[in-house]
Amino acid sequence: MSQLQLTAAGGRVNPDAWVRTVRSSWQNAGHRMTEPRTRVLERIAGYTTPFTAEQLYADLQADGHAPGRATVYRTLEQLHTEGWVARIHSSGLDTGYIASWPGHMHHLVCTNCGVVVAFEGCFLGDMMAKLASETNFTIDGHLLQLYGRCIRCQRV
Amino acid sequence: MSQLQLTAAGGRVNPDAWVRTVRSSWQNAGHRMTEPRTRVLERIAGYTTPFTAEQLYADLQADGHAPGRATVYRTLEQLHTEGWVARIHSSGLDTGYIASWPGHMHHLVCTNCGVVVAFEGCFLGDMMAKLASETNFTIDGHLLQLYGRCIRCQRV
DNA sequence: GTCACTGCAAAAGGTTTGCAACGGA
DNA sequence: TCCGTTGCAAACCTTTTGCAGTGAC
Repeated sequence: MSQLQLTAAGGRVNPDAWVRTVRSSWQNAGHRMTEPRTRVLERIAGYTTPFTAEQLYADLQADGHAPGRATVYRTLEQLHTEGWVARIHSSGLDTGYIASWPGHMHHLVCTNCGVVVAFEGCFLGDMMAKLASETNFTIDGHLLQLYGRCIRCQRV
Repeated sequence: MSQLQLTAAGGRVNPDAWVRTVRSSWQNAGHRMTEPRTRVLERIAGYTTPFTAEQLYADLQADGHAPGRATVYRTLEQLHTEGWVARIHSSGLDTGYIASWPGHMHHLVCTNCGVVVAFEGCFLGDMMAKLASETNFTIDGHLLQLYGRCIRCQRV
């Protein structure tokens, strides 16, 4: 059974650390770190709740000097592919994105205010073994997202 | 810890039973059972792998006498709202729908051929309790989907 | 200097909506 | 008969694409 572990800062990505890490990771991967991409990164790091591509573009426009729509979409897709943003399939909210870390990551979403807590590790090992033997599948990935209410929204 | 349990027929929905159950459920709910809806239901019951709304519409057209696009979308949405079809967020495949049963249901998807096995029950109880106490969230729902290869696709 | 990246504008999809006609219960 | 449902076509919204120009390394 693996450990359950919140990421630093109570499950929220640290904006500066995230931007810094993505930048260096991209440069190591041979991608170019351009102005428009930097603006997209910094905007994404600022969200505490899931955002859509269109909302990201609109917010960048509001900031002034927005990258083109295509750049926003292309950057977002690349970030998602490499695991730097996770897709959130919330029942109530529109499905959106949130800054994250690559690897085995899950999310707990407040269905009232949208706040997201990321955590690593889950207790699915036993279940997957049992399922695999009953279905004759080999299991090699999973999507797990939890929904509830954060402490602030429980009062409402 | 709850039981892990495949639904009847190895996790696959029985087409006839599913259509029959949806029909009566809808009529009990005061909805009208029309010809176009029947065609949509029967087509959905025939899929063994996830389908998109547009694909469903195209297949109905190929069958001849297709309901209008709007009817297909509206029916599909209603089925999803009431839990009769589940959304599948597969990593490789396009996200799609699959016939299901309302309630607490999870899906195991073959990432090669798309075959879906549904199962009830999961081992998330402990984890949710721990997470809830660490984050001060109340947790009241979750999305769990597993990905792997069915026995047939393991050989490929 | 190269070639990845950008931005525009157009195209492509997918989904929703308004509204008059239709048809289950 | 009544009112939920349908179908069409247009509107809408999001995402993708082509391509000439730009700028990071």
